[in-house]
Amino acid sequence: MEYEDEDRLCVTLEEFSLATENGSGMKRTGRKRSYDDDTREYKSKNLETERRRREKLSSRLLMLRSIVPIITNMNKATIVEDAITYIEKLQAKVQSLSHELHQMEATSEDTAETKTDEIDAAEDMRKWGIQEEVRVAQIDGNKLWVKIIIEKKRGRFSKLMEALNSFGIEPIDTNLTTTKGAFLITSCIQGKDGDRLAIHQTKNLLQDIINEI
Amino acid sequence: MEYEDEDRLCVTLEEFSLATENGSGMKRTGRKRSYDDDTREYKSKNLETERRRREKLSSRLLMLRSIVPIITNMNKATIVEDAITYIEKLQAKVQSLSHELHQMEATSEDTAETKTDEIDAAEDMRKWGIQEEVRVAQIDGNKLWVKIIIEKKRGRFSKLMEALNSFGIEPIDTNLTTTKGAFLITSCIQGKDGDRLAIHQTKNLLQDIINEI
DNA sequence: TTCTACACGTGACGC
DNA sequence: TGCGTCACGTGTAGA
Repeated sequence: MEYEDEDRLCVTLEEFSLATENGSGMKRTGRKRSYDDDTREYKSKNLETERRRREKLSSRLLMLRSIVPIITNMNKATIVEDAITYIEKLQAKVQSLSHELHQMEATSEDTAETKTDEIDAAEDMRKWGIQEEVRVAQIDGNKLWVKIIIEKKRGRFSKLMEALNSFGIEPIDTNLTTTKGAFLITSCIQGKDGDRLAIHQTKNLLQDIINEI
Repeated sequence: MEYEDEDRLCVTLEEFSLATENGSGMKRTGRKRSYDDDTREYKSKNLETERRRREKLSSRLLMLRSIVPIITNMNKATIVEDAITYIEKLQAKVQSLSHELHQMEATSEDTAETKTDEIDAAEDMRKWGIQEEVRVAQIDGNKLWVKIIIEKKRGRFSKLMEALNSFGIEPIDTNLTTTKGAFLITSCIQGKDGDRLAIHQTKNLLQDIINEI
């Protein structure tokens, strides 16, 4: 006789535990298949497959619930619902942040007009024979004098100041003059806490900054 | 193992139809079926409820799939899986953007030393009798002369320049002097494309900017 | 055919 | 008690 042990096993696993828990006794279905006699208990072939599928889905839902911070209910449907709202919130936040960041970066972006301005600026500089220039000299123990001549671009001065600040360089006295398609910037700078600034390193830093803005 | 074979747990579709057909499909119910005679066929009271529940879950899963951009498969499990990865991606992106933005804003952040510097600056200003001041005057048709005296804070000048640029105000000639805990800024400004700047509005704008930086 | 994914109706369990 | 949710095994449709 074929006692379907594996059949009983796979089916019973939870039922058995449940039965053992509540002591309600084993209850099992007789198979009512087209070929079915009273003693015959057989299962469909996809029983295990279906069980795996269910388990998989449940597991994924559990994972989903685990990464969604706000949970209103433990229901499967509500898990998905919360995930949906959370995704929407995340999307909105990403868009907002991205927009904000873009706005922040675009405070001195190049527009088409700016482009033409730049062309005009470069042309002006060439016409007037103005060369870009970065000079750094020592004033006293912890102050440097800086002279910068660069092509005029919109927002470039702002970016330069920002970069200086980010590198811990504090402008004490600064002068900007715009003329003939060029920025002439002279500044007296010092370190963040009065630290001494090395001349050559500062000059290189300035040139790096200028090349990037 | 004691399993009652006579107990019928699974009364499925075909049994149902069978029962409706001939009425003899039901064999007998030993224990679970409290109310079940041979001729009656309906039993599941929660049939419609369960159907709604399933429909709800399926619908939510469909919605979830609709808002997740990358879909590898149409399976329910894969839908949830893709949603999970998408959420993780979104979370990472939010964190990255937030960090980047914070970094960008923190280029001129207040540290403890800065705080004391600010205190010293305010104290200095009070000691020397320097008042904050914003003055705007007309130079010619499209240029304004601006004089600003504000408390010295790290990065404040940079922020001011940035704000001006973001509002389409172009500094032509600018002078910054740091003394006695204060920034003295004088600047000749004009509109982005040579547009005329209204005096009062510009002054209000400047004061708003200063209050925020 | 077999394989895969799904919807179905049902009993069990918790509140 | 009833209502809501779940896992179960099965039939079935598409590839």
